[in-house]
Amino acid sequence: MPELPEVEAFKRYIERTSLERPVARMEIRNGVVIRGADRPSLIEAVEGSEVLSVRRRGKQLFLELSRGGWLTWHFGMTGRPVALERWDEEPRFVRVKFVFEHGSLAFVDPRMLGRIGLTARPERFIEERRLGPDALDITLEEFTTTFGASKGAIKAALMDQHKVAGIGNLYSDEILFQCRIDPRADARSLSEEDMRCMHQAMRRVLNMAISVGTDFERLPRSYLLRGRAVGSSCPRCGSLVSTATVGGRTAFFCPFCLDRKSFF
DNA sequence: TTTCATGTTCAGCA
DNA sequence: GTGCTGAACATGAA
Repeated sequence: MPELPEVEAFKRYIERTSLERPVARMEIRNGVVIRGADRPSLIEAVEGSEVLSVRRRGKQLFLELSRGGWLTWHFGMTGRPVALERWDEEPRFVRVKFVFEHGSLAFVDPRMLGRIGLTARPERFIEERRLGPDALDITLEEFTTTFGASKGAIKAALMDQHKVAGIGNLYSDEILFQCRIDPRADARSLSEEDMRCMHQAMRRVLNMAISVGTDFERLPRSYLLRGRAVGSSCPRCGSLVSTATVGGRTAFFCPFCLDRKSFF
C-alpha cells in the first residue's frame, strides 16, 4: 500500500481516530517490527502517553508522544494502521496494538516489513537516515540539482529516498509515463524541460492520489496506474505496455509513447 | 508448486 | 562516495 499518498492518508486517519487518547497498554505481538528501541523503553515511552500530533516525511510517519519523544512508523510494503472500537473484530496480522481506554490503534502488517521505533526528534531521525526532502516540498531548483547530477536510471533515482522522500515503484512509473520518459534513461541525459516536467508531474500525481483517497479506480482515465498490469494497454495510445527491471523493481511503461515523444 | 509483490538494507563488486 | 545486483526479511495471492 504505502508510498507518499498512502502514508499521507494513514496520517490523516490516525489524526482522525487516535489523537489525544491515553494509551493504557502497548501490546507487542511480534517483536520483528520493533527497531531502533528496546521493548522496555518503547513501552515506557508509550504507556501513559497520548499522541499529540503526527508528522510525515516521505513514507515515514512520526507520532508525538505527550510524555516526550516520538514514535517512528514505517509501513514497509504491506503495513497499515487500523483503529478499532471495542465491538470491532480484530483483523489478522496485528503486530503491535496501542490500547486506549475504549478502542485501540493497531499496526497491521502481514509481511512484517514495517518498522516501529522511537526517536527524540523527527529531525534527528531524518538526519540519521539521510532522508531527502519530501516529494511535495522539494523545489524545482533542488530537484534539478539532485537529479541532474545523479547517475544511472532515472526511475531508480526517483525511488532513492536519500534524493527525494516518498516515491516508490508505482508512482515513479506514473510520473515518468506522464512525461514520456523511459524509466531506464540515464538521469544525466535528461533536459531541463524533462526536469520541469517530472517535478510538476510528481506534485500533480501525488496530490491527485491523495485527493482520491489513494483509490486507483478514481484516478483520471489517462493514468497508467489505473490498469497497471501485465498485458494491459496504454491509456494514451492503446498499445501494449512493456515491463523492464529497473532498480530491482518492475517498471511499466509504454514504448510506443516514448518513441513518439519528439512528435508531441 | 512457483513466482511475484506499493520497501529497506546489506554484502560484494566495479 | 556512487551505483548495480542479488539476497534477505516473511507472507499472501495468483
